[in-house]
Amino acid sequence: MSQAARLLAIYRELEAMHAWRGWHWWPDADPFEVIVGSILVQNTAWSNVERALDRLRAADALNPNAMRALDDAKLEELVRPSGQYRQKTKKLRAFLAVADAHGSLENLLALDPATLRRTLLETWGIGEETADCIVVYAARQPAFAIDAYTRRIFSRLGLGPGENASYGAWQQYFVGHIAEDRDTWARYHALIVMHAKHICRKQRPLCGECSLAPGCGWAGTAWAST
DNA sequence: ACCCAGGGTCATA
DNA sequence: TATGACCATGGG
Repeated sequence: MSQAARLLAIYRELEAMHAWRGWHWWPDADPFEVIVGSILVQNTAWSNVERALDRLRAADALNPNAMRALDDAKLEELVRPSGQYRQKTKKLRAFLAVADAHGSLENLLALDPATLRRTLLETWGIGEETADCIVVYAARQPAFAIDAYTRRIFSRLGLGPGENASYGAWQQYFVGHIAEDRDTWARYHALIVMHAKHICRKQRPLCGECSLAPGCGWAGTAWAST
């Protein structure tokens, strides 16, 4: 099977297995909430991010104007459960400043994807993964986000350019084998994360529930190494 | 009492 | 280019 066919088969399998598990992602979420979430989740468990988002929502601070109006101490307090709260407060401020510089969040997100990505990368606190997440989930433009789970899972399957290859190399691997389509790219990354959160954590060298390990109820041809 | 989480920045060589 | 320290809370 070609690389492209294999990647597509894995996608189909993930899609099937998570159809009944339920979709836990942001496809219809508010863009600003997606952006805040993608900054807060940096090297952090999503459960902690949810606490921070709940507190921001309760304080009516999940929109650019309200968040900008908060002083640092208040914003830090709301964001604290997500960890690294001083850093993340600074990152949120940096993002708000960029949105401001473009007139509004809507204007910023309306930039063409390449310009948006470049602009985001120039923003303090936003790196490649966060930028791609914002492009695909907030601006809803094509971008394939690569995260630690993607590297781990596909490396274990014997696919991809190697676990510690560069971000760009991993991104090229997927982009080169999967036709450009915003929804497909968006869903693929989301499915990888949803799958990995359940079964492919660092401390579990073998996946406990898929065909990488014995006794998997989710076995399918796409996961087989041959 | 560890280890880890849907990264990113900065200093150093 | 590539490694390492640092950020920091909450769950396993």
